[in-house]
Amino acid sequence: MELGKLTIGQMAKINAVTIQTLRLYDREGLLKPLIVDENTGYRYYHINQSARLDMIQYMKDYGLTLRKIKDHIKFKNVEDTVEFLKKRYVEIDQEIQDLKYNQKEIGRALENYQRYENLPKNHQIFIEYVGERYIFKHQSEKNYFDQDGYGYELLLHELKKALISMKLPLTYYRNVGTIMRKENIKPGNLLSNEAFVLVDDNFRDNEDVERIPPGMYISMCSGDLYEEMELAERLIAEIEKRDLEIAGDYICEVITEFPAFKENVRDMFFKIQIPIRFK
Amino acid sequence: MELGKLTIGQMAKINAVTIQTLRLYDREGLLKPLIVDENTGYRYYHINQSARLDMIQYMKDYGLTLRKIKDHIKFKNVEDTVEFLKKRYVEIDQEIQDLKYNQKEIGRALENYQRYENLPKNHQIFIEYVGERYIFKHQSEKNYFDQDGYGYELLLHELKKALISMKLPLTYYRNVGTIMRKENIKPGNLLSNEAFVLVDDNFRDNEDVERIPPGMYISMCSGDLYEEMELAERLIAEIEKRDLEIAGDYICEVITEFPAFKENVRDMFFKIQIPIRFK
DNA sequence: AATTGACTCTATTCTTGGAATAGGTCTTAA
DNA sequence: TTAAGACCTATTCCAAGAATAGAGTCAATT
Repeated sequence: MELGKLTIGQMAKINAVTIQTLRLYDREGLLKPLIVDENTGYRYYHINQSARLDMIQYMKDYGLTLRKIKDHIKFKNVEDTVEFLKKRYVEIDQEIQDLKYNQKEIGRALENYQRYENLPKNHQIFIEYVGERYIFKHQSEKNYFDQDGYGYELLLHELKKALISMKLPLTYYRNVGTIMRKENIKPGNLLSNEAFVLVDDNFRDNEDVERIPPGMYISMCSGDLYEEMELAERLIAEIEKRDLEIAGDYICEVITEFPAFKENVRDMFFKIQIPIRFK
Repeated sequence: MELGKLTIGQMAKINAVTIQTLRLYDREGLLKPLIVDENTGYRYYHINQSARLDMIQYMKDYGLTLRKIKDHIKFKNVEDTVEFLKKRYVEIDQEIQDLKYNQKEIGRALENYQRYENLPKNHQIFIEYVGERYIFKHQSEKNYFDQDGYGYELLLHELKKALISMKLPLTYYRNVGTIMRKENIKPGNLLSNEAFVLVDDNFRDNEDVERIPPGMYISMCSGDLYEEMELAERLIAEIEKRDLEIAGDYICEVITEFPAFKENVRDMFFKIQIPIRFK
């Protein structure tokens, strides 16, 4: 083995890369063989070219693209190199932040599934305490109970656009709901035209964010949005029956969506609730 | 706009995706339009299919591939979905670890450049204190001073293979060096056949790891490996001249490589040093 | 009814960093 | 001389679209 004139196979073996990789680097101008036989096209490398190969490996480990590595090669002084590496260091910081954010989103989804599993599924009415919540709300022009089945989708998309325009994270969209003001809770004539998302501490200052006070609620769950109105009526009737008083706005809150299970319809599990006061 | 029969353009606009994306999802079986006109091939979507699109967006945000999202769609129960998401959560943990490791490597490179900038460049001899170090060493059969210029490359590649076989991180390869035992420091007949990498705390238990005690060194830097032998002789002469005593093994340590600057040769800056005792 | 402009269709190419393949040429040892 | 093994170029594939070309379709206006 002549160290000053290695074939591509020898060079590849010594440096633990594949032959294809060396050919790629040649094509891309990252590492040209020292000699190319004009007649046969055979590539011959010098052992000292291993240094360049080492460098490419390092840079790849830093997560740089071949194109950027190629740019980097052109630098002829330490300052540029150092600046280049520092820039990449900061970029990685950002990538880590993004990943953590994604993790948080997954955590939120898992939490929702957990809540789903702990709630009664069969239209059972129950009373619960709910702590304070903050919602970012959006008001539509139409009563979504009135519309022929698309009302909910329309309201949701209006809300989504509002979310985007306010630069709120889209992940809030996972915990969406509608609200019916106390004065509109009239049996036989329900009216609701506001949708909301639950927000956490970071966004409480927004002018469209409203605080929902903590309190006791009478609640009920379902998986079929088309029966919401009927269930709401049933809940109101139950309040009368139990001799309770309505203490605030009606809320319909999506616990979780199962968009994976049904292809062409929004498959969700939601909870409706009305705050109550004991007479 | 008929919400039950949206054209691809309307559907795209409502959901803030591009038309190409919808066509792709159709081809890949992620979301088929509700109706396809047999004559014209026109796709028509139902507004309720937005839910599926939302789900795909979420999953993409989690860093999942379309293929995996498609697999996920097939799940028909919450348990599988939850398990799937948890798995991805753990994967992201790993990705974050990898990124942090890469950051650490960049930090190491930057540190090396910093050391480079603080060292005298013009063959100046200086005396310094160096703390304890740990090295993973590899012994070759040949004296690398003897060989016709390739000795260093060969030794390095043997070391690299040893590193890999011992499963040590390759990043150590950035801080490489050679060692000449005290008994072999004979002017006019230098002998060195050991290379090493500096290792940190994690790998001190290895049987090939040796401790280099702290102490005073007489040192000198250079950027041309071919003059190492000559510089070593000069350093030894200086010890005589200053009436000092050699207190241990000679070390040649690479401070940093500049593989980017020269294409076909290992361009590096190194420091040679001999531990000394004052008589 | 015809025109026009906007929309949609399929098909192809491009991006990254190689891996894999086919079909042909070269080198080297027996 | 022959055969194995190494090498060559060229092409295709992966993922998730973006961008393009060229052709067909829809809906509103004249």
